[in-house]
Amino acid sequence: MQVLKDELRHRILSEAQHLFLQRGYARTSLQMIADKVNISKSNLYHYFKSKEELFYELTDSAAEGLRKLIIRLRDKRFDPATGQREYQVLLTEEVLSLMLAEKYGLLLIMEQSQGTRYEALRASMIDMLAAKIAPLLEDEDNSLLLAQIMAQNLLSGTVQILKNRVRPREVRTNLNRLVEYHTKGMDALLR
Amino acid sequence: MQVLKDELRHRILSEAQHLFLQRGYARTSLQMIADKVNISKSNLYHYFKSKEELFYELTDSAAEGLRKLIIRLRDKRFDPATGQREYQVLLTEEVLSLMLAEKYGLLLIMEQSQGTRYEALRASMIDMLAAKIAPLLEDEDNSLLLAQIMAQNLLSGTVQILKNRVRPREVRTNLNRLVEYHTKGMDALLR
Amino acid sequence: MQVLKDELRHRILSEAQHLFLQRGYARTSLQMIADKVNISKSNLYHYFKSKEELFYELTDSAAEGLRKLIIRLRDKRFDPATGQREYQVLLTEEVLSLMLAEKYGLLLIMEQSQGTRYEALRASMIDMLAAKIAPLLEDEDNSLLLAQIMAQNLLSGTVQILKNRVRPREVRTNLNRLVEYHTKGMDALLR
Amino acid sequence: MQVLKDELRHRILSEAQHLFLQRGYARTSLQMIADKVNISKSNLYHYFKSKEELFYELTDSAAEGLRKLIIRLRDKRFDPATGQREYQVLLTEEVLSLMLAEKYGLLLIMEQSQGTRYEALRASMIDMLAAKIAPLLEDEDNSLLLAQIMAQNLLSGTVQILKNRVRPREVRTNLNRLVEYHTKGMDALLR
DNA sequence: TATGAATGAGTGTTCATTCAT
DNA sequence: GATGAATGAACACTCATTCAT
Repeated sequence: MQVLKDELRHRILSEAQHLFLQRGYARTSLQMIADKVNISKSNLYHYFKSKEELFYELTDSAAEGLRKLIIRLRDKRFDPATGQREYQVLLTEEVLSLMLAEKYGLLLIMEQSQGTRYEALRASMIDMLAAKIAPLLEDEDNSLLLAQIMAQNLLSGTVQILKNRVRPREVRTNLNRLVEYHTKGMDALLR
Repeated sequence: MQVLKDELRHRILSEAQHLFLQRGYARTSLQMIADKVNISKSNLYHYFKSKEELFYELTDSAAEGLRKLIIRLRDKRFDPATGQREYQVLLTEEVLSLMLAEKYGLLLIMEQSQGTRYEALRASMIDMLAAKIAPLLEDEDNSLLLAQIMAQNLLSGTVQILKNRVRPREVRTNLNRLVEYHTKGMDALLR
Repeated sequence: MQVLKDELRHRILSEAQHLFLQRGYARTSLQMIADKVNISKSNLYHYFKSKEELFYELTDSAAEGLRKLIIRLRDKRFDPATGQREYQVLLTEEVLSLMLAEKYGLLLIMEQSQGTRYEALRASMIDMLAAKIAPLLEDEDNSLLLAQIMAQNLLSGTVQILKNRVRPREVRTNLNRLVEYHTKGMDALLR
Repeated sequence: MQVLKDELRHRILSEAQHLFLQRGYARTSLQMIADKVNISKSNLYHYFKSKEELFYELTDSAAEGLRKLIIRLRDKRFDPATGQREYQVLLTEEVLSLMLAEKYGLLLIMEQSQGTRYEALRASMIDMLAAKIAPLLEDEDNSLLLAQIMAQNLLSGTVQILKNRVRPREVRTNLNRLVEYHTKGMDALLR
């Protein structure tokens, strides 16, 4: 029974994931999920205590990984000029492993979490990254803005790569190229 | 009386704009707008014939400008190596004037138009840009993906600059730096 | 001013009449009427204290005429066999003059009064007529039903003629034929 | 449970039928129906997916029967002088069985379907009948009008009989008498 | 475990009516 | 006399959630 229950639980999670990814949290109704799984709407409540909980089940561990990554990133020096190698390893390897492990959770958080507790996470991720990048730019009024843009670009580029269904090898390659792209771009703005 | 009506009309537009920008079209209810303006929900219908019309009032002219810009961009050559100057002028000057004139309309279209007739406009803008960029990259499997990422970055960077309230001068400077950033980044990926 | 006021009043009545005739009472909104007359919706309330009053203004005198006719009909003997001549004169001449005088009022009452105090008038007219006709039929269970049908047919035939825009002469002719039709039909059911 | 659901479903249909018959489709609200059945308005949507669907559940099969009857009537000759026997059988027997099977559905379609897809069915039924009758009348200006009246009378007489709760035997008798009434009446107008 | 039944709060929208000027 | 502004009640419909079995 436990097996059956678990299996159904996973099917619910799986179908919910698809729908949330396609339509977003708010525009996906429990009825749609129930229909996909071919169970009754009310039965969903035996597995998840609310629509939000169901969403968090799909995203909590990714969110946790994200928070840890954020903390690690905060502590590391981040200097594309001197520590570029380390930075690149950090960004490719650490991010890569999170991405591979939490692909869909990350996508949900980053793109489809409007209406949930994670809707601000993307923004705060960007803010953190921007805070890292800003000091590297010339100290002027708009360095924060440009840092913000770079952070966002980095993030949304990563998400874009994530969306593209490819083998880990290719993900790594693309991620490397993305980082290269951005570091070179950044270099152009730095004297 | 006309003055009063106009003033209220503007207040409605203004509050609706805020809410749409914060929460998106779908998740903003007429009740919320009415409450902010402190009028009855039904009174909104004296000023706008539907929720959609209210949104379009805030976005139509920006959408029109966007469409014209897309057409002009399609016709121009886009080669960062040789025609970089022309491209940069086009991207900074033309985009700039649209951005300055239609700031919030563009933001709404680009970020909060889900559920309206403009919800696909951002994606088609990105596709068009990507189609311009892709041929410049080496012909390999992932060039389309990378082009897509660059296009998106370019666009969201622009939007980001837009969000930042600054004087036209600074917008121009930032836009230029953004373009420089991306062209240099792109160069790094090209042999 | 009084003249102007009267003229506008008549224009309102006229446009309301058209709309009520076309669409019925319930499906005609005050906005539609105001638009046709080219005045504001609220101005209607200076001429008529409610939508219902406006309708009654268009129908009261027809309703009054109808009531009087009903009373006169009640008192007259109604025997197609012997008093056919008298009956026919009554039905053609009296009904005719009411019809000619109150054409649109009668049409409104008979066909478009749902939602007003006259919505039952058509039914009670039919009942009265049926009460006249029933005794002439054989005394059996269904004579009331047949009388009801005849009454209704007589009435709706009359309304149909009324709808047809023709000169009084033709109305009289058609009315006569209708009566002939029904008396002959009735004869067939009587010994 | 299924029993309960079915029972409630029937109660909803029954109360809706009563209200639709009394007030018509447009003037009957879901709230009225819910109140009569003593359930919440939203619960109605567990049984019928819209107000229209609820109405069609009460009328679809009658409408289907009506359409088939119309087709059969179109093909038959309709000549009261010579083919009266056949015509009478058709009108009494075929109409009779439809009437007995679809009493309330027919009433709804014929009298209370404004605002639904069946609102034109009565008029087209009358037109069809009138087109049958008109050629039999003398060729003059008003023959179409008279034919229209006869068709309408025939139809509303039938509906009237339908409204009267009686045994099939009596319905047949009444229908026969109605037909006799109209054919004799018509004869009087034909030279 | 599973479900059908049920609901309350909320959605955008319409409309007759009232009010202030 | 005329109008624009405003509103409350009602409309059909949706949805997350609860309850009884």
